[in-house]
Amino acid sequence: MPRSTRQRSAIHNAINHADRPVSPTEILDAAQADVPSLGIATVYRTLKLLETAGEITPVELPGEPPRYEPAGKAHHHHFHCRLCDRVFEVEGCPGAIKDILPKGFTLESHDITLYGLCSDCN
Amino acid sequence: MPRSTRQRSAIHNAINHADRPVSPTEILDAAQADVPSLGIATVYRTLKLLETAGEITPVELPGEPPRYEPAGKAHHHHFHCRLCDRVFEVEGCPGAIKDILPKGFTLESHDITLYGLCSDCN
DNA sequence: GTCGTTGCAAAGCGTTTGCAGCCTA
DNA sequence: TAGGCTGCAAACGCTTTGCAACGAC
Repeated sequence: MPRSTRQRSAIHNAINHADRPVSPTEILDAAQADVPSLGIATVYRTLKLLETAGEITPVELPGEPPRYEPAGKAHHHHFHCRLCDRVFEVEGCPGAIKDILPKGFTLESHDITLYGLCSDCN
Repeated sequence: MPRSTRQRSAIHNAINHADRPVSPTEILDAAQADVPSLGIATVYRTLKLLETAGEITPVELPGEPPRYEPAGKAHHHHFHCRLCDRVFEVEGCPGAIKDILPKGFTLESHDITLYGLCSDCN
């Protein structure tokens, strides 16, 4: 069973208090407000731990380094704003994904990324 | 104006003769059949050149290094096999993407990635 | 006191770049 | 012949790992 340390709660907090998926560097910056000596290696190790424990989910966007968000959200996708570069959650899903699946292939999951302008940038 | 060299045609061929998006390493392996002395640096330099010239398109999948395919194809998406790690083209598109767009947002494009088992691995 | 955890630095890994020699035009 | 092109090796940025000191329990 993992131990409770200042580093880990700081990292956990940084992810849960963000209103959008955050990168390891952003997590480091935010968590260093609580634990100034925190190193990036600890952030990566803790992220792997939290992911294995099912507490966070990696958000992988095409051509982007991974971001992280709290786990347990309903099925959703992401919108990447071309201007401000922020990533937003998008509820729902066009349910016709399997219609385009080639014959002989088995579909297990899917990712959809939307691109354009968010409401702020519009 | 770029010069015509054995290296460049070997790289160009490797991409055009593949029936799926290929990674820089796969391109290197294939092109070395024509030019054994070919180095990975030349592959990367040529890829950038071909992309700028509009002859190839990068295929960016979540959490994956970029792959490349010939440009000019019709709108399509990609299937990533969980076992063999290869990427396949998927024709068509579930046309209801904009139904899930949040209010105030403008949709410019989208990426869909399917995951599962390809016909070979199935 | 144990042993999991941390920070630092070094090592990986894929990609880029500097440089001297090569080759197309 | 000139200047773009290539291969090698070193440099890079991000992520992972080895190791000795630290600290939760």
